[in-house]
Amino acid sequence: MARKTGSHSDITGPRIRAAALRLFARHGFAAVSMRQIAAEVGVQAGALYLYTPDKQSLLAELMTEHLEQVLAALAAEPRPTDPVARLEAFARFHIGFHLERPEAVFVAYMELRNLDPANFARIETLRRRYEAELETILHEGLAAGVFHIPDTRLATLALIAMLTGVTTWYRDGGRLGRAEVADIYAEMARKAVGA
Amino acid sequence: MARKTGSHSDITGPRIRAAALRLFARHGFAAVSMRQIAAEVGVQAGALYLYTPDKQSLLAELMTEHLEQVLAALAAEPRPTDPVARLEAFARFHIGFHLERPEAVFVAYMELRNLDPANFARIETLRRRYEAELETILHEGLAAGVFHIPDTRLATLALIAMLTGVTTWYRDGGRLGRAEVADIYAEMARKAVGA
DNA sequence: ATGTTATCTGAACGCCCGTTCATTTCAAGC
DNA sequence: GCTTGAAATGAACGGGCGTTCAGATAACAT
Repeated sequence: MARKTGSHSDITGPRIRAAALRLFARHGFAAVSMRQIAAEVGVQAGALYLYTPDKQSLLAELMTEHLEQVLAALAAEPRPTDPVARLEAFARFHIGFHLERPEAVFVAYMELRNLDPANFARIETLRRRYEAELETILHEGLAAGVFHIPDTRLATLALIAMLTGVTTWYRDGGRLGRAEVADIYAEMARKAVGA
Repeated sequence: MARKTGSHSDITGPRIRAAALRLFARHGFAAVSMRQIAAEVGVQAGALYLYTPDKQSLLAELMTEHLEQVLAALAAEPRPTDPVARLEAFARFHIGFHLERPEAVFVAYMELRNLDPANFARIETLRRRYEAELETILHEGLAAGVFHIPDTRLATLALIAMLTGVTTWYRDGGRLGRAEVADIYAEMARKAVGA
């Protein structure tokens, strides 16, 4: 059978991406087969190729989608003028956004090695653009004399690693809620750069 | 042919582990086949099973070996009594040790999901033991009134994530040497906890 | 020189892989 | 009611997978 009821392409496409994201996050890209993804969607493996040219493009698309969403969401955030407030806002935003999408974060950070050079370069560009947002904040705070760090690039990478780390252990219903965790991390981030 | 010259089991075993570690780090556990590992060592796939009961045990052994080495190396480090000095020493040790073994770090942090529950629990215990070393330092610094953090557990996880992040970008021959990087990170770690 | 044993080969096992494609099904447009 | 074309099937392709094991080989003990 095919085409049971209604137009399916609008529905099946997102369902495939959702299933792939979940499975890639849980088992890793290489460990997940196209047949498993198809089964999760309730479709045969061949049907996936109506929505993606191949398995690796599916991964690249998930990563691109995630990073573009991060960038768009960050751009939509209010931008305090004070560097200290900006840094704290960034920390809160980063944690909040990443805790909403732990699977996408996991995949985007762990499966880079499964991308071919062209896709890798595209993804890496997006990631650098995001990092640049934080680095700009650090630069401005340094110029304003409120931050005290010997190297903005290093501080950028250190802070992002610290903030992203939350996704590896945070579980809803745990000892601390999201807001509390974000508060604590924002404070540590601020102190780490000497403000 | 078999047994070309000398006793080989002392040599082949380590060579298998080394090849497996390199390949797992580069391509991921699931993406590497036993035949690829064997080819790297210059042996047929069947020969691997003289040294490991199966593929997953090989992974578990690599992880266990790494974590036990970290713990042993940390235990052999001098232990300043001042909490601030202890924290800085820990940060320097962590970065120094991890930069020496980027492949093992990568595998130990990324391939946890490929372990069966029993192996996962063993590895997790070792990791917790390492984290506890840092948490103890934070606790003592808090008791001594030199650190100012609302939650030692969170600070532990935040600091370890920050410090471990170095392995994802550091390259020898780059703008900064290992010692300089370790210095900067140690300072950020110290400031992050308010000392 | 012979026997023993650790070490490794090479073939085989059943199974799953990513991908392609002719064919079938069915909602929608006329 | 008929045609059209999007959507999905299901079988097939060549190939690689983890693992097993009988047999071959070479270093060592006697």
